[in-house]
Amino acid sequence: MSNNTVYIIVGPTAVGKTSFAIALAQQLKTEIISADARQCYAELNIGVARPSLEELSKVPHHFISSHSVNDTINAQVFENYALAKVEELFKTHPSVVIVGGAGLYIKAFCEGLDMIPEIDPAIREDIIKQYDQLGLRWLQKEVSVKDPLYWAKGEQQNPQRLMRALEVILGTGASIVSFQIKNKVTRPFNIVKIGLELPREELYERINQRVLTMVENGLEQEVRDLLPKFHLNALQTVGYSEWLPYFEGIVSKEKVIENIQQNTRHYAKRQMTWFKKDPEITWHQSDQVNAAKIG
RNA sequence: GGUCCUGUGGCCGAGUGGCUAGGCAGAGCUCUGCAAAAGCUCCCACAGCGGUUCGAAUCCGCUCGGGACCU
Repeated sequence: MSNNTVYIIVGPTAVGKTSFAIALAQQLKTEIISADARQCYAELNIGVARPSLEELSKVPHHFISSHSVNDTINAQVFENYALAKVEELFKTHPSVVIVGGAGLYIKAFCEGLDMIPEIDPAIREDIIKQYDQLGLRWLQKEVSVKDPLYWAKGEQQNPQRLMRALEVILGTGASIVSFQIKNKVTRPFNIVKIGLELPREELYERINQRVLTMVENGLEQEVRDLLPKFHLNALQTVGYSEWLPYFEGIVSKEKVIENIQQNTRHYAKRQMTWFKKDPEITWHQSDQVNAAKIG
């Protein structure tokens, strides 16, 4: 075990992670790796609340605007990226800051993922196509017949999990369950997890306000420009998908704004549920933390 | 003052005598490759009082609150 340390800052969206991370990185004279599943896409700007250019100029950031919406990004990709980057930074810095709200990405980084062979993308595409046409019933039937092991344990109503199970059994011939050993790896560096929180009402207020600001800053135009990319997973994002019915004349712009605020609140709530159960996190009130005391 | 309509949970909204409507909001939760994703659970209301009835959100009466029209 080295003396190197990764400080991981987590918390719900809009809680104030960015500014705290920058203060901490400056304090530690190091760089920041973002653990955000959307800010890594260069094409997504206003809607993903990326740090401002001014903020980015204060501390070098990684996994920010580093990929294209055409790229396949997932927890595995992040794990590899972040591990490599951390090792690289450790050569010249004793500590690194990771900040983000993607719980699964952070978990993958800290504990690793079980080795599951890569699945031919054609298999996934085919499954998605069939699911779109034939629906959940079909998917449930496929999984129950082809992977009874997963079917017995898995979430039978969750199409995403079912599709994942199906692609693994079709791609490898073995049940996804047989790969899930849930072995936690131990990283060769220290990990310190810091959680930022705010009273629920205050957080929701900040979210509502931030969405309004995004719209003022031209979110609508950004989304219009990305319309040709809407079939990509990267665009399946709060702040983007809500505009479609407005462009089709079905709902008002006010309704779009409300929906974005609503979905962002839901998202924040899910993040809190996720992070709350991690006993390694030390929690701080976002408006009271002091980077100097942490570092 | 009179006539008629109306009153369902935080909001919308179905239900005209017996069975949990439903949706939204809110809360709780799940989580190993789409995670800003996907899914699960909870929230048992019928304005009030009295009556009819084996049984009323549902029928009747009164009171209260909305609304429309008439004078």
